[in-house]
Order: sequence, then C-alpha cells, then structure tokens
Amino acid sequence: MTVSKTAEKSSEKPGDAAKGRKDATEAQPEALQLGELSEQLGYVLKRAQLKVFENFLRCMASLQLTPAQFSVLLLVEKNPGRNQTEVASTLGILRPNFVALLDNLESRDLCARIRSTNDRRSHILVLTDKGKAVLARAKKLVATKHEARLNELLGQANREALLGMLSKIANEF
Amino acid sequence: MTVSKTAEKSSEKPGDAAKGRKDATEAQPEALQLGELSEQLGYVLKRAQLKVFENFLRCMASLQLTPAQFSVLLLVEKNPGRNQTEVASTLGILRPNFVALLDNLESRDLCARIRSTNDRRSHILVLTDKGKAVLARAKKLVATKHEARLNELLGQANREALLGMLSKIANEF
DNA sequence: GATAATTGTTATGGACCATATCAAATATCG
DNA sequence: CGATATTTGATATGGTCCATAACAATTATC
Repeated sequence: MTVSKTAEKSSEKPGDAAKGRKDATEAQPEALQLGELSEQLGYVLKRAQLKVFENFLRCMASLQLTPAQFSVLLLVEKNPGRNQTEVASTLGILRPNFVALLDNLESRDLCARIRSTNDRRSHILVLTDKGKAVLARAKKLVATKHEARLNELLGQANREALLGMLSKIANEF
Repeated sequence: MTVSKTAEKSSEKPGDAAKGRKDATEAQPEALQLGELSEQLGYVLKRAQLKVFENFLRCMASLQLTPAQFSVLLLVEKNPGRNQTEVASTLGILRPNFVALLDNLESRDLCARIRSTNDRRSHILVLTDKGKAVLARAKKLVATKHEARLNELLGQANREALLGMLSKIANEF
C-alpha cells in the first residue's frame, strides 16, 4: 500500500507550455497500470484515509486541530471526568503517547487535568470553557466543510452505508 | 482519530476470576461513550484501515511481505521495465523513501534494478523469477485468507460497493 | 558547449507508535 | 496492620514512516 501524503507537486508552472505535454504525435510517458492494485481493499482504503485526513486538516486549519486532537476533545466532552488511561485506551492511544497530546491541549487551555480526589494517582479530564467553544466551532467546520463534501461526493445514503461497512470492519474483522 | 495498533493486551489471565469482572451488584467501570466519534468517517476509516493492514500482515507472515512491498511487487509485475521514479510516484512513495524499500526487495532477490541503456541515470525495475513465484503465492494468500474474510464479513456485493466508494474518495476527494 | 533538469542516493528531522521503566498512590493479602 | 503487587501518569528510548535538502552522475536544453 504505502501511500505518502505529499501533494503531487506538479512541476507544471503556468508559463511552460509543451514541456511535460506532448501532443498526440509524440510518445506519451504512459501512466503505469495499477492492475490488481486497484482491487486491493487495503491499498484503496489507505489512499482514501489519507485523502480524508488531508481534507480534515485543511478544514481545521483555522482551529489548528488534528484528527487526533479533535477525537480527544469529542470524547472528553462526551465523557467528562474520566482519567487519561480510560480516554487514551478508548481511542487506541498508548498511555505514554497520550501524555504529549494532552500537554498540547492543556497548554492551549482546551482541556484540563484535575487530580482525582478518589484516586490521587489519576488525572480527571475535562474540557475548559475555551475547549468547549473551540470544539463547537470545530464541529461546525467538520459538518459544513468536511462531511458536506463527502455527502456531495457520495450521496447521503452511500455515505451512511460506507460508514456502516467500515464500522463492521473496524469492530468485527 | 489516532488509533494505535496495539492489541488490547487483556490483563485477564485465565486463572483470575472476579478481578476485572464485577457481578451485577457491583459498579461497572463503564465503557466510554464514543458519541459523535462513531459517526466521524475519518475515525472509522482509520480504524478499519489499521484492522485491514493488521490482518494483511498476519496472512502474509509466511512470506514476510508488508502491504507496501506487496504493492511494489504487484506494480512492477504489471509494469516491468519502469524506473524507480515512475513506480514510486505511482504508489505515492517519495523517491528517497523508495530506495530502502527496494534495497530490501533486491536483497531478498525478489526484484532487480537494471541500468537502463537509454538513460543511464535510471534503474529499470523487474521481478526476478523468485519474485514472480513469491508474488504468485502472495496473491493466493491474499485471495484465500484476506479478501475471503472480507467477503465473508461484508458479502461480495457490499465489498465491491465499498471498494467503489473508497476509490471515489481516493481519486476525487 | 554552458546551463538546467532528472535520476538515484544519502543525510536528516519530524510525526507517530511501541516497550521498558519509574515514582507515587492504591489495592491486595497474609 | 504491614509487606507486596498493581495501577496511574510520566520519562526515556527505539522503530517506522514521511518529508525536505543536497549531491554526483547523467541527460536535456539552448
């Protein structure tokens, strides 16, 4: 699979005509045949995932939220008062790697760690007011720019079917 | 999104009853609510992709082929005589990162670099006999273990619909 | 024939993932 | 109770993958 994220930096600057372009009489560089690759679910899945993440980042540029950060905010909002281990493991993030992620969100005052009184080892996670506000704006951006674009491309019904199949794979495969 | 690959190392050893398990009278640790997260295409897409790759690796364990390596072999088989730049860019791999990948395949005698006579800068890529044989076995494993499992889970028609939608996202998003 | 562009390569840094380990706090059990 | 084990957040570290800059050899361009 192995699909990088780089944009196909087309070296085609507006001025240079007939450089990469050969007219019909000239031999084409011929694009490669994907062949069975285009039937490999893993390959297509990865390419689609990269595109979706890429678009997500563009939509969120004004808020500077990555998919990972967005998912943390969403989960903490829905489940306030849980500790780091619980939130991290739900997202499939290992506890050591969750620390820096949280450090970032906390330094931006989007989320706060609170020492639990029940268990003074654990840190309870809560969204700050700013965090709630940013998340609300993020949700709107996702809905109006990101998901809307997907609906436009696939249609509402197909989009839901896609989500269902992916969930099935994610949960039962 | 941020979904790690680690298996949920359940600390539930066969012997320890009633440790993590609370009976109905006892307060449950309560799984977190995913909430809107489960509707986020990016999140589900990433989780599904990780599962598929994970399964792919298991199926290919005997041949020691990663998804990336498999895709290179497939592409070179279908397009023999192309150079590194062409193959790499088709797969979305940057040229510098393609070098080590090829070094690996070549050291295992699955693929060969041949200096082009037309353009002595470029290396023409070809599968070795062993490479062809290994790829053939790989294809069989993928078909019988990997894709078969997906068909079983989704059904043939759904699997094709899924592939179509993902391709659309990958190409038109 | 001088200059620019291309190819494969190396070096390097960043992001993400995974494991081991630690101190503090808590749970468990003799 | 008190010794031992476990859990939590954290640090350190190594691996993999992705991205950019730069280089020598070769080729294209003018």
